[in-house]
Formats: sequence, C-alpha cells, structure tokens
Amino acid sequence: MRVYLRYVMERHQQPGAAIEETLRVVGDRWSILLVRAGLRGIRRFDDFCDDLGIARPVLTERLRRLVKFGIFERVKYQDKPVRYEYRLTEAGLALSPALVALVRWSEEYSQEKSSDVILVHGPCGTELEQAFWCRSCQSTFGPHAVKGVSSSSGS
Amino acid sequence: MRVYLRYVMERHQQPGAAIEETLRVVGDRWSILLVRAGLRGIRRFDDFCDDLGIARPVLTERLRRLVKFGIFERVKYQDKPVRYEYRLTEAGLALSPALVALVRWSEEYSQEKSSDVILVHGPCGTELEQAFWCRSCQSTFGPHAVKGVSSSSGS
DNA sequence: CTACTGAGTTCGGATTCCGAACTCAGTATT
DNA sequence: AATACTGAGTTCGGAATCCGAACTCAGTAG
Repeated sequence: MRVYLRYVMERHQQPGAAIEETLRVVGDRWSILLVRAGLRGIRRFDDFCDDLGIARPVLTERLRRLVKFGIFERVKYQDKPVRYEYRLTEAGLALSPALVALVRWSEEYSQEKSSDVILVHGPCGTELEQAFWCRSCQSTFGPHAVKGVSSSSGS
Repeated sequence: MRVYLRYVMERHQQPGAAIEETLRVVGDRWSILLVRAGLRGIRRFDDFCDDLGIARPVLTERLRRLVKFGIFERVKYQDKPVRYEYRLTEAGLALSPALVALVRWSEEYSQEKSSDVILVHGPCGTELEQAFWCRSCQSTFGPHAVKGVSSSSGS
C-alpha cells in the first residue's frame, strides 16, 4: 500500500516553534552526544569527558543546562567525598527515537558507512526500523514512502 | 502486547561512529532548521535568511556544506541573471523521521508547549505518531514502550 | 607527607558567530 | 542614460563560544 504524506507544518504562533524548542535544548554540538553516552551507561563527569573528548568547562555548562531542562538528573552516589553523577530522566530517554532516526540516516545515506547497531527488538533480536504510524488508520509505513509536497509558499 | 527494547549500542570501530557521522553533517545549530525550512518549501537564499534569521555568511557556508553532503542540491532556476536555489534531495527528505522525533519530543516534554502540527496522514488527516517497527515480528510499538537497559559499563 | 581520585574552575588563545555594509549581474523605471 | 531594485552571495570588525592545560578542593590510601 502506498501512502503519501503531506507536510503541513503550520506556524501557529512563533515561527516554527516546536523543533526550535527541542533544538534550544539539545541543538548544540554536544547535547545529543551526551544523551547517547547516557544511554550507553555513562554517568560520571570524567567518563563523559573521556568518552566524548569534550572540553571540561563546556561539559560542565552543558550538563547543568541539560539538568535544568530535565534531561539528566544530578544524583549523589557517594557521601564521604560527596560525589554526583548524571542519569538520564524519562524525558532524556524519550529522546531515543530521535537518536535512532539519526543513526538510521547515517546508515542509509552517509558515505562513510559504519554499521553500529543501536536498537534491537528484545524478543527476536532483529534490528528495528523506524516507521510512521497513523493512529486512526492503524497502518504503518516507513520513511521511504514519504513524499514531500511543498505547500506553495505564500507571500 | 508489551515489548521492551534493549539498547545495545556497540561500538564497532570508531567510538560511536553512527550518530557522530550524522551529527558531523547536521549537528550544528542551523542545519536541521534549514532542512525543516526546506520541507516547508523554502528554497531561496534570502528566504532562508529571513525565515531563520541566520547570518548570511553562515548561511552561505552551511548551504555549501549541506550540498557537499548531498542533503540539498543547488539548482539553477533562471538564466537571465543566473540564479540558484536549494532543494532537498532524497537524502535530505530522509531526515524527516528525525525531525518528527524532535517535534514529538518538544510536544511531550518541553515546558513551553507549542502545538505545531508537522505531519498528517494524507488520506485521513490525523496526526501521525512515530513508532518502532520490527520487520520480522511485523509489530509496531511506540516510544512509550521503550525501556532503557544500560549495558553495564566496562572499564 | 605525598599521591591519587573525581568534580568541577580559571585561564589565554583559537574558532565561530553575528549584523551591517558591500559586490556584482541583470532587469525595471524614468 | 541614470537610478533603483532584485537576489546570491563577500568582506569586514566585534562578540560569543570553544578549546586544552593547569589549578582547586575534599577526602582516601600509602
């Protein structure tokens, strides 16, 4: 079955608020990488630092901001010398669909291929594909069926 | 049916190559916004400029880079004074799942809500949800069913 | 008393970003 | 013919951001 999508993307109030909102939070060079590291189980400051090669002052600032936006939480894991680590919140975990989409894209369209399996279906072990799902039609279709129909630009 | 996912995310060769690959292309502050503008039908230099409020030198550099990576193509649309415009390629369109994921996230988890309908199912007009789809199981499940199981971090 | 860990801060220098003004080809206006 | 306008860029100087390296600070281990 062939389904085509219409991109509508209306601006309600602010110009293109929704994506900008998200990008205002994770739209810099490091935040998404931090989330990915978090998904891989990294939690400590120095580990983030070593794993990503991010500069320490920037890491400090970025983690603080991500905590502020509720993506990571700063948890004390030790008292003696008081130490904190950073854990993904539910909101942070909820970014995974975006990460998966990013990985999938690189697999399909990036010149330098790098097969980096990120998500598997628990029960059967197959790689997952990402799809669109229409609630009322109950149908699923992949990004390949996507077709851009530009609404004729107004003024 | 309840399905849980396991985050596996192995590093094959380079540390976390896949996402970094994608982010190396669209991981700056503007590229994703440019793609979104492209999806909305914007094609001309000045229109990108006005719509996003991006500085012209940066726009120049960004478009050049995105053309180099095959996300936009520079098409001559007029001969008299020769003029070019920028159109999304198939690879560029293929970024839409990521954009949708970003929009969905802002709708669910961002404090400042902004209902900005981005994708609709052509035939029935309902908003689309994004889902994971397992090819072999033929089942679909949403991000809500996602559960993070951090692989215990090694050394 | 010295060495080490781990989460940050404090620096100076390098890069990138920005807005505003400029270029350059051709077209429309007077 | 002279002026104004369009559209895709360049060329500036100043401002914000990034970086690596060294430093702080509390507590532990030898």
